[in-house]
Amino acid sequence: MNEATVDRLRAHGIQASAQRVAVADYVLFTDEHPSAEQVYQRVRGSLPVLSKATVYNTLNLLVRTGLLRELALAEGHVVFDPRVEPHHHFVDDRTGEVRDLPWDAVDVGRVAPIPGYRIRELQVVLRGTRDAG
Amino acid sequence: MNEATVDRLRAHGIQASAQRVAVADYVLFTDEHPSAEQVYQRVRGSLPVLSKATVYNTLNLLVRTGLLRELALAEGHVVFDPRVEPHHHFVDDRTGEVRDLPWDAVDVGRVAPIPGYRIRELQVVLRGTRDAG
DNA sequence: ATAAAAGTTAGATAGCTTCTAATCTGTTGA
DNA sequence: TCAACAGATTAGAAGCTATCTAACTTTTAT
Repeated sequence: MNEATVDRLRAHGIQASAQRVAVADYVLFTDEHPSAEQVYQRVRGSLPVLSKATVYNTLNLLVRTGLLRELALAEGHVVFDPRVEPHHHFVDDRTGEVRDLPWDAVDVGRVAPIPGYRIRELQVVLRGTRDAG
Repeated sequence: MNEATVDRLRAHGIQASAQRVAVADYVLFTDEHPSAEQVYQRVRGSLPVLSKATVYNTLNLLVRTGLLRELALAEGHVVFDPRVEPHHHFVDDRTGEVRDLPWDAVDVGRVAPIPGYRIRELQVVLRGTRDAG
């Protein structure tokens, strides 16, 4: 039971149950971009008393409170990313694996305004494959 | 039965059955970014003899032959886009609605190479909401 | 015309996410 | 401390989306 995680949850008005702390301890510190299923498998290793419903509830709770981001980049499954500050993503065409790219990895210049809409965020999505070498 | 669509399918080695032409007539010309379910509902209006399996088969076939693109931008459902040339997308946070943005709507400058990976494509994803006005 | 290949169908199946109702846990105030 | 209430968790059911299957129909080629 990580005290820092407990404090962080409490600071966001989240009651720090054992299950929530276990989920948060993993998903807020990983760089694996896990799916809900992956979170369930991983966390169950350290806390066997855990249901899938709780995993989904907790993930959605963390997303609602802004501690976690939900990404729909690869077809077919949603993954989670604890880096909520602006950054870009690279998606492996073959494996679907997602990698974070720092904000300054891409120079984005002028963005044309879209009449009638307000832009909240921008990200660049790169797709490709692992090199031969 | 649109003759141009028939020719286009044949030119890509696709046998032009009534069902496939009906699906293609809609999905290759729409700017609605429909989901598979939406395609099914729409096309069934003009061709009632149509099963969902055929819709999925045909959509996947069109994607495989490069006539259509599959987009995973909003959580929860995949949509299709007949514009296969490079362009960007705007996603409405509230409705999930997707809009195409022309390639030159955003100036993308330098892109840092990713060691060990080859970049195949790049797109900018903008998110926001409809304006008050 | 006929046989082989390809396409379509309804229904079954599989995977992911949410919902439900019951149970359990934590918190609060006397 | 302890009762009572709110909140959290659970297993299983249910809802969706997408794919698979096996039978049937259509098309193509001979």
